[in-house]
Amino acid sequence: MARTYNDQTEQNGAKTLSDQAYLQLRSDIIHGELLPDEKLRIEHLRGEYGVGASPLREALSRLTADGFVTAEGQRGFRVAPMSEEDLADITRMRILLEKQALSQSIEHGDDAWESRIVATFYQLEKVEESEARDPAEWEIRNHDFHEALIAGCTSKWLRRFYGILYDQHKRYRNIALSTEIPRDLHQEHEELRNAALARDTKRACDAIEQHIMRTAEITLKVLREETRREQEIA
Amino acid sequence: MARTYNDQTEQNGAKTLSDQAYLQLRSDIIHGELLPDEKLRIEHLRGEYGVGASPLREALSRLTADGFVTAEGQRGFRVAPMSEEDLADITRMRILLEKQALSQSIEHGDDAWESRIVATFYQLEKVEESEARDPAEWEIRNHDFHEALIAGCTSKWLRRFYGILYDQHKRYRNIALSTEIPRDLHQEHEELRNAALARDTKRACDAIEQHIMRTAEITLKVLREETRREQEIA
DNA sequence: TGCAAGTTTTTTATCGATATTTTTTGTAAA
DNA sequence: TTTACAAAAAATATCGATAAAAAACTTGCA
Repeated sequence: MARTYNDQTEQNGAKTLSDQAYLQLRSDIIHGELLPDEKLRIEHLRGEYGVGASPLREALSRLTADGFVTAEGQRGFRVAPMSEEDLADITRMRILLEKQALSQSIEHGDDAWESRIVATFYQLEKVEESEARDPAEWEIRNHDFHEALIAGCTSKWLRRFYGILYDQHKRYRNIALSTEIPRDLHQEHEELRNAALARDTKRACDAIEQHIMRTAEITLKVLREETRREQEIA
Repeated sequence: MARTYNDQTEQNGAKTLSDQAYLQLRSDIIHGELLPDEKLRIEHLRGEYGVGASPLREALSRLTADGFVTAEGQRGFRVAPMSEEDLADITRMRILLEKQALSQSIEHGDDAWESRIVATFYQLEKVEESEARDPAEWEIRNHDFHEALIAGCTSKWLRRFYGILYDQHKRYRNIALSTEIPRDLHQEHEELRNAALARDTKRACDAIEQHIMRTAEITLKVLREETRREQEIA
């Protein structure tokens, strides 16, 4: 009986309360529910997330190692800050790692790898072309497509670091999501797909670099506007 | 009074018991005191490290995010396994990141950066030439030299990832430390120093790649021997 | 008013206790 | 013997309580 209750309440692959708290906090930070520099008071979070102090502290410890949260001595936890420099840093690193992952992927990818790229691209295409663009839907499809591209990469560490950077970047992208995406994303994705399927490493790397750079530029622009607006208020 | 006691017992910058446990566990894993795949029982560790369950669990959570510990759903923690594939993976990634960090460093490094390279190289040289090579001393000097080389790199994320990989690699290097280092490390380090000071990015990157590759090759050889020996026993 | 020392309140970090889950051990049937 | 099952033991994950630290708030004095 208790098992049934647990099965219903646990989300994703969260087997412990600590995992649940970790995933929820992570998601809330990425999606801007928890704002940069915001103080994360254990007592407050307890009520918010419905778990005790121990699992919360464990979750926050992990998020600290991931760079989503900062922890200072006896002064508790905060949501990690955001800055233009950090975005530039993440962008540069993401380009480096995603190019590497893509190269390895093109080298080792088999038929299943190709199929997955075709399939995820098609799904992404559908969302991009639809009138009512659901940002959440697009986010998932976009992630699936990028994952498919680097699925042939066998490096555990490259995947780990890339995953962290993707989500870090996603946090920046999310705060800039309000503005409509003006550029022709579809064309960029198509070029990426074709280059990968043609096993043209150089072309694919150039495409991914351009793609990440443009996304980052737009995000940076929105971030600057928001920063300016905040300063005007203060 | 209590403060004085704390000041004496706390090591490094560890402001909390959790930090202490984190640093000690990390060090013990890197230095092989805790063996790969070894079960980390909270109750046992409590006695060993003299802290309660909560700080230990927090420390283990962080180490999990760092990749030094694995955690499985209601089944506790283990020291992360070691394998030839993992070593190869770490090596490849380290080359990628250290080359990048070195490039940025050569580009942005100032006079202080140059001075630090010269100084740390000199200290490393001293240890390498001395008759009684203290591995612990060498380890520190080697780390200082490599840190100095990439000190000009401004990327927070690059430093973070590089730091993790350096320590992961160090774990592999430590288990292979018993064997005497036969190659001419000094020459490799000198080439590295000269190339960096000459601001020759290409040459420095080649040097660092060779350097890391050779270290990894020797480590791999010892790791293979140990694996074989273990299998013979079993 | 401005500042500084002392006091209260809040918050954090940690411990001990408990319920739940996993592993081990023991026992009987195939 | 081996296998299957049940009971016991061990270990984990979690909670509530407490001690220690930091922040906020007085209050006294120049």
